[in-house]
Amino acid sequence: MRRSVMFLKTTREASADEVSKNAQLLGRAGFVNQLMAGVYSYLPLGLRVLNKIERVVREEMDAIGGQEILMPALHPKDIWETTGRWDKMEDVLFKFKGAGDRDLTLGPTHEEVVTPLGASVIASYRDLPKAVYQIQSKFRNEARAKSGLLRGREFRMKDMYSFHATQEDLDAFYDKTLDAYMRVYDRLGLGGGRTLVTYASGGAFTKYSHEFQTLTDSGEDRVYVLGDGRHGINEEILDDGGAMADIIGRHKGSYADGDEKKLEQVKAIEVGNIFKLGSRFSEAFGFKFLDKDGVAKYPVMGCYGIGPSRLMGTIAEVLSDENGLVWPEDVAPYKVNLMTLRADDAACVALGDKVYDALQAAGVEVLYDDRDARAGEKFAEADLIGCPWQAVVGPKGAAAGIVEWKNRATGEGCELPLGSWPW
RNA sequence: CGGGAAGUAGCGCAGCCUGGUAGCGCAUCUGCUUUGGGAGCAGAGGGUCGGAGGUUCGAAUCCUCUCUUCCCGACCA
Repeated sequence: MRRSVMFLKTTREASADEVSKNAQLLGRAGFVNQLMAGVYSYLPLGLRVLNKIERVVREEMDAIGGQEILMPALHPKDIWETTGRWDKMEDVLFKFKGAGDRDLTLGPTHEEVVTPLGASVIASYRDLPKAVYQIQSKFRNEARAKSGLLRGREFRMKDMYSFHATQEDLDAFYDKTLDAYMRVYDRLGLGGGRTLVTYASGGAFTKYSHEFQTLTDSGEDRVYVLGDGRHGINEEILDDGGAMADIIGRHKGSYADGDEKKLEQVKAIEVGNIFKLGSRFSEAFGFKFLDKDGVAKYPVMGCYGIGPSRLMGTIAEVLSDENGLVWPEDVAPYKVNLMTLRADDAACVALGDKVYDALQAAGVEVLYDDRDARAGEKFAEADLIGCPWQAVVGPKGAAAGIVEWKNRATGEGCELPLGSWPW
């Protein structure tokens, strides 16, 4: 993509009342544009990143047997009354009237849709297990949207739902999903101890659920790190003595009274949450299957959520530096940000065009800053946008066919002739 | 939803206290000079001062109401 024709405007200054780093950087760099509190447009650069995050999530869900579907965002009232959540989730439901004065809402989550959907396909133990997922915009009427992409009213979410004949089968799939989630964070640059598997309250059917918490001072959650540095405990269950003994014992081998008070408290962003739902929803909808023994039973379910838009904000928050964004290769909008330094220098332009063509021919995604702009402006913008590699064609090396390369994350550079790449 | 702060050009701000026809920087457009880390000079365009009501001869400025945004808290199956 040539920068000169791109739908993009970067700015030197962030909007005054954007305090959170992800909102400032993503806004300044032209990845997103705010429409109202907690609601954003994704511009070309931002959409590329969002799509790549979703691709990573999709690949990892497919790899464990998840099957992609797409459910409606628009829901009738009755399914929500069936589960009792029309009133219970009052705070977050956007409610309004449709044609014929019918009560409607926008989906903040999809158990109410997926459970009857599962029932339409599953009638026998032979139909189990099944796992379906979707990636979609979700709507929650948060009392206070805040922190840029971290807490919106409209946001992207991958939600997977699994159906099982037995608790053991659910447990096994749940563990598999947990591992898949960790692979997602690794690929997004949030692995290697940056993201903890955290024990949180489990709800009605299990002792715990698991949250995935990325460590950063800008996070709004507080978690306590267990000794292994890979697991944590959510603040909300810290006062549960039984849970403490169980969890700490599980990771340390033993538990002594008061051990939880020695844990280090850190701030983190919740970047995923997985739950065992048991038969709460299958019972609500009267969804049964016939088991081997001919007995009708309720399938047990699990649900697994991860928010691509929040992940995008988290990456911006955690991996950026003072000059701008720093994208991991798997999700960068482009692999290379190529730039010419002099639009009036024929050798520069010619070599820039050649490098651009060669990169594209090699299948490399490249953003080519071909504008008639000053060098400093191009350098600053490239750092702000944060593609993994910068390729500079300037008057110094152009005549000799030399391209200067710089790694955005490490700052390391090298000079290579046309046709050679630094990776 | 409670508390706090702020709304003036696309963005960042001054002006408000002490009422008298709205200004600066960035961005945009034109010209010239520049050209390796967000250039300089000269000129140009762009604003119902968030909205409504009120006080006044006269309101960006004073008063009332309202909307919005951001921050803290509460909330976050």
